[in-house]
Amino acid sequence: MAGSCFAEVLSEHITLTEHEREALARLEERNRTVKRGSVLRRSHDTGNELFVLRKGMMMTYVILDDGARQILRFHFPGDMLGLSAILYEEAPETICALSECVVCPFEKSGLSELVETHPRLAAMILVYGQIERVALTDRLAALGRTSAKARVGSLLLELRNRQRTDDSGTGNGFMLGLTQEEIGDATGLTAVHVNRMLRQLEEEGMIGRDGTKVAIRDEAGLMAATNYVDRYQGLDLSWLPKGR
Amino acid sequence: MAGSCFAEVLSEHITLTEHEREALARLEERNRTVKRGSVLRRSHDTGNELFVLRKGMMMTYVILDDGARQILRFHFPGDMLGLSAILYEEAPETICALSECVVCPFEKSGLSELVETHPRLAAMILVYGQIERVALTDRLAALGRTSAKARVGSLLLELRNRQRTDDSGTGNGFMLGLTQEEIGDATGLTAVHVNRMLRQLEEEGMIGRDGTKVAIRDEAGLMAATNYVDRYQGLDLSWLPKGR
DNA sequence: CGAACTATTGATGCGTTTCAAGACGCGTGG
DNA sequence: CCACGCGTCTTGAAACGCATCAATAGTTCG
Repeated sequence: MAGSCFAEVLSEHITLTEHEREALARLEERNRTVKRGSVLRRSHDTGNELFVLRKGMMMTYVILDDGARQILRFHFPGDMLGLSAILYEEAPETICALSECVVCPFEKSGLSELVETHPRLAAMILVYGQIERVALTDRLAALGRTSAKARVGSLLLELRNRQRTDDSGTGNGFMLGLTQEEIGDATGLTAVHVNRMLRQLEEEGMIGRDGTKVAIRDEAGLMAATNYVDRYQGLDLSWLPKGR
Repeated sequence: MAGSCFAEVLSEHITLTEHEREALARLEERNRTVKRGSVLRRSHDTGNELFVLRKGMMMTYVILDDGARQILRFHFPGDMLGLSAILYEEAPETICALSECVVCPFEKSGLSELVETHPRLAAMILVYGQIERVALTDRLAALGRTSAKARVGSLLLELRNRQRTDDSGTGNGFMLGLTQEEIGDATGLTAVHVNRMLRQLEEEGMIGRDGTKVAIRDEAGLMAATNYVDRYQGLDLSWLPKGR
């Protein structure tokens, strides 16, 4: 319960100082549990809080005028949520829990203090913002220029990688925890067509399915067919300032 | 020639201190001119430099395996370019000039120093990254869930706003400086269909066209039809740390 | 055990792509 | 100065991918 989730994620890339660990732990002092389906922040709310996701899976989406939903991003433990909302008077996106989740809320002022006293942590938040930005451009390219099958396939790869469920080899698969409608709202398709694409991927031997579990059967083939790149890999952070 | 372009953009939101202005000016000491069509950084290059765009219009795009191009973002004077490339060993995107441009290249270490000595500027870079991120999610929602006509319309609104050409009232229009193929590669459409959508928008009285010039004739109507929001407006930056 | 959500499958329709051909503009070299 | 070539714009006809509509079966949860 003591350690910071965000710190754990950062530790995969840099060695944190004791001071930095303490500062991050302060952001996660408070805990809040949210149930599947409940909304952490609704679009057009005035969002004053930030969150670190400690446990579970969440998503952010927007609802357009005609009622259509576009899921923008999925979130996993260690992610910082709601950064975009503190820029604006009104939050641009809705944040919603896809499973039983635990989040740690903190104030805008907490971020401000962190930036002032720990430049390297400020740089790391900047870096994670850029990683998300690049991941978004990947999905933009997928929606703009790839087929329905490729979009569904790349989403499966992304979810598997971000969940850190190691199903390589054994092929026993992972729980994706999404309905086909949610996959559709993330990939710009209808639930019906998502269903057909999943069946096709299965018939081609790319994936296996068993109830709500999915297994990547031909990872190399799927990656080639979908242009998927794991943007959390291959980072070069040698230019960061020194830690305090 | 003295002032920093980036500083000018930031000044619209916060009052910079003398120290901050100097630090920003140092980033823009060197100038480089690039011709229309030439590439500033190619995807998979090792990108060590960052840039501030001083003059002209640029774009970033990716080319997929099948040769299709997706334009991710358009850039205007005062934008910081190439942030995403310094995270990775290989640049994820190609940056290319759409007109005669002037850019100011600087090293990764320059960013690092800036973050260390000027926390508020670090926060502002973070903020601008988030603005871009939100603008990308708007385009993601457009590609995933809106019609071809709406995508083209919202792109026209975005280009008009970011160019800061004030064609309101007079209706004499602005140069958009893009071919229909480029509009298509940004909106996930073919050049042929972009042409048809432009004609339809014209027939409906939403826009006017004269050669390569475009005028927004019914701004309210277009905005309603396209879900467009200017993400550079309505910022609340009261939580920022104090300047040094 | 029933209600509500989720998955599955088929038939039909629409929006966008693809293919094709011609017109217009623009810079270049003869 | 004109002729040529190339890129861009424009328009039509046909094909295709995905959406829509509809109906049934399966699953989850109170």
